[in-house]
Amino acid sequence: MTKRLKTECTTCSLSELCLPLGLNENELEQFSGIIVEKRNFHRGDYLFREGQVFTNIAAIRAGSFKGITTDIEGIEHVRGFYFPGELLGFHAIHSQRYAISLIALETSSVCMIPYPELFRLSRELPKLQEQLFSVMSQKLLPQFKVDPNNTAEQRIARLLLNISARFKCRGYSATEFRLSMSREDIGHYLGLATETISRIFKHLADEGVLEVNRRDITLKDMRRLQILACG
Amino acid sequence: MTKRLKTECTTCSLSELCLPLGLNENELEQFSGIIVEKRNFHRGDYLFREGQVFTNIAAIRAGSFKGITTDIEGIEHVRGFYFPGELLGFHAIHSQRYAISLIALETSSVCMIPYPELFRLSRELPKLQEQLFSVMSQKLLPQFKVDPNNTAEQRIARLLLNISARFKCRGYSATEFRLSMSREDIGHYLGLATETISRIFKHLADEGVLEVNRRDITLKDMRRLQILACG
DNA sequence: CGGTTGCTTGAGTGGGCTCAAAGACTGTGG
DNA sequence: CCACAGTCTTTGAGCCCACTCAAGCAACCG
Repeated sequence: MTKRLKTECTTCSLSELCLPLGLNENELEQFSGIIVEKRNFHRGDYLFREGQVFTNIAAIRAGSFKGITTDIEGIEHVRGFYFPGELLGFHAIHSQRYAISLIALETSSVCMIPYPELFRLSRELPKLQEQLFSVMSQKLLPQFKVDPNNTAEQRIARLLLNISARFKCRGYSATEFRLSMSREDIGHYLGLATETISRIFKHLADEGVLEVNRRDITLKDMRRLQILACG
Repeated sequence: MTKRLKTECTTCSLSELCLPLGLNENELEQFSGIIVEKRNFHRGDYLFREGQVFTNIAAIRAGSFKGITTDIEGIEHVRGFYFPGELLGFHAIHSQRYAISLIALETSSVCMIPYPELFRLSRELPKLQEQLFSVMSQKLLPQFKVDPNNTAEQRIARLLLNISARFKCRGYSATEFRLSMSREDIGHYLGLATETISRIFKHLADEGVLEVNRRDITLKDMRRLQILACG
């Protein structure tokens, strides 16, 4: 499933979204030295599992993942969707175990950063320590919050805008994209039935706000979508 | 509103829940040296405001706070309730501005820890750096998540159990406590109408799960409450 | 092809909301 | 000590959004 390669942060188009932000050339090389690239995650593969011992911070290079937890009754809860440039695993530093499982939604690749070495290096490179605090701090304000007061339409509009914005800042189209997750995943994430997702997509398409063909989405009227998102 | 005092972490009963965890006597003294105690927050006083420039991490010594954000339409959203021993403000390291407002729910006191000095000291004391990473990491798994799939009763049962557990680990009673927040705050937090909170409390009291007299709660049957929380 | 999985559509139900009003507690000033 | 206003909480009636259950449809794949 995995292949180890020398990773070159210097040539990575995502380095500005990632931990190397702010490091000079020499520091970047030291940082590059500790990371390992793993390739070839396919749909359904686990990046790590809930309960597994914490070893690495993971940085998504390509593809996408969903984060899930499984409750006492064995019901799967979708906690989030993750895209290139996003860092995963910081939540496990305290308990030394991952609290969520991460599952590839499509063919994906990831940089694995061994935490002990990251921690050691952060003591040597003040810039890296600063960036670590900054990145963790950023993660404390959830970029997307499912608000139970919002209607189904508002939740879906907000999710689409959120995903659109995240694609945009990675250099992809903000208006045309393929959703790598199923209607069921979206439903579990937003706290809605899959039927409701379908109905709202159809309704938004009827209103001319977007076009939808199974997982392919084209946003036609961002303005309206933003208005719908607010309510 | 505030009074500055020399603070003594060595004699603080909450130091095991707080940043000094793991520091030796000498390190603890250095840490104590950078913090400032502010007193006399009264109900409705702001600890800090959304948008305000980030200066301090705050540690609650006594009392309680609610965290709120205000959306574009001026509607207040309750983001959480905070109790003694809890650390607030880490989310602002990245943006250098607080993203939530914190409002005292009752007479409260707080230790203010200037971030620049905390950051500097963490470079000198590896144990402190480790504890900072650990504390921030811990905050990344929300201790309480409002799940829109849960019914009103489940949400309320879960909140009561969460508050009970937090009181317990601070040495207070797990079964008898006063809720410092209003029904409206609870409603906003859980995504329920205040009327629903009232009705569910009454229902739980009728069933013998708890006793409720306005803000005073006595949990009579924790087992049942746990069952109700799961559904 | 048939089997499997994921998506869409329809009909009926119910939990929690809204609207409305009454009741309980708190603080203030006479 | 009481009267009064203001705030918070409780209770009731009716309604609507999203759920559940059920079935049909579309895509994918051996």
